[in-house]
Amino acid sequence: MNNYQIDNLDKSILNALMENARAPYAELAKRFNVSAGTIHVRVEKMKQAGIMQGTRVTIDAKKLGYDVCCFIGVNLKHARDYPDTIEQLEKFEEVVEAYYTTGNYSIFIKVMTHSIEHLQDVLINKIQTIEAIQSTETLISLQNPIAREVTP
Amino acid sequence: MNNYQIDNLDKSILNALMENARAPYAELAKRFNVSAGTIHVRVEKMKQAGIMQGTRVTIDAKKLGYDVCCFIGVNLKHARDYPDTIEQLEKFEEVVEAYYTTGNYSIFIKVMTHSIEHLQDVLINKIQTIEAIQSTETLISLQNPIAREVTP
DNA sequence: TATGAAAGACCGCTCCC
DNA sequence: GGGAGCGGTCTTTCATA
Repeated sequence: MNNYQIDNLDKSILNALMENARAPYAELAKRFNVSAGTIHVRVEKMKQAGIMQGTRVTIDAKKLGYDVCCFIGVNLKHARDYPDTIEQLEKFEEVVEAYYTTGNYSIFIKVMTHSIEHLQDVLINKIQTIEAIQSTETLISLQNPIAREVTP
Repeated sequence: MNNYQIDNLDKSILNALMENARAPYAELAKRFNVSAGTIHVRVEKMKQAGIMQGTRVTIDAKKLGYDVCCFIGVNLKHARDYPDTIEQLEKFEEVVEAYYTTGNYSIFIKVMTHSIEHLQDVLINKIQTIEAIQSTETLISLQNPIAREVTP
């Protein structure tokens, strides 16, 4: 289950499905010169191994009115408050990612909001109400020129 | 094409497909008490409007040997070097995301590597060889407790 | 053990109501 | 927006190397 060593065919399939999860197996089969059955077997194996976790549609956040993307570095009063703080942050739907980091900040989060006013609201009325947080530092993202995944 | 106002049904469909892009339309239809044809029409509309951009399989980077995730704040010597720098960063497959930001850093990137040694290699032999970069600051991510998308 | 070919079930797409 | 038929895709099974 855990350590399935993937070969070149698996990598090719992964790459293709990372671009389009609904690509027909028959098409991949033709492209990689194997049969559709083989594609199916490989996909199932990678699912079993946990390499492929699932399929998601990617949405354009801007089209849904989320115009502002920013990162916020969070400093905690005490490191032990970390689990509680994550639990609280998770309740705010604007917080889409959180990382526990070494370096300048204790927690590093990615926040999506509809506007700068909305961001202010989230900062003041949501994030900074969390007791354990000592200070925050905001980095507003103006552009996102690179957005991809790791290459298998 | 641009400003398609989504309703509650659209939101429900989006939410479902964000969790599983291969969910059968018939199943969604049953769940939301509409017909499969309606699901199809809505999905097509949202595709046309650019709200749904595509489908991706989500992969477990750790299972592919990418154990180290980190963020690197990059400072440029001159702001005008931004486009060139992005172009160069894009060539390094370890750089999976890049943001042009206001605040402490000019560019903020997310980097995935196989190990700390690999990260060092990327930093020294790839990123810091870019002329326009004045300094970098690394935040290593130890955990990623929140990872989701915006709620429609 | 892994692959290839074919049959069956399922799903998505389209037309008409 | 709902329902039915067609075409395509996925899945399974069996034979093979």
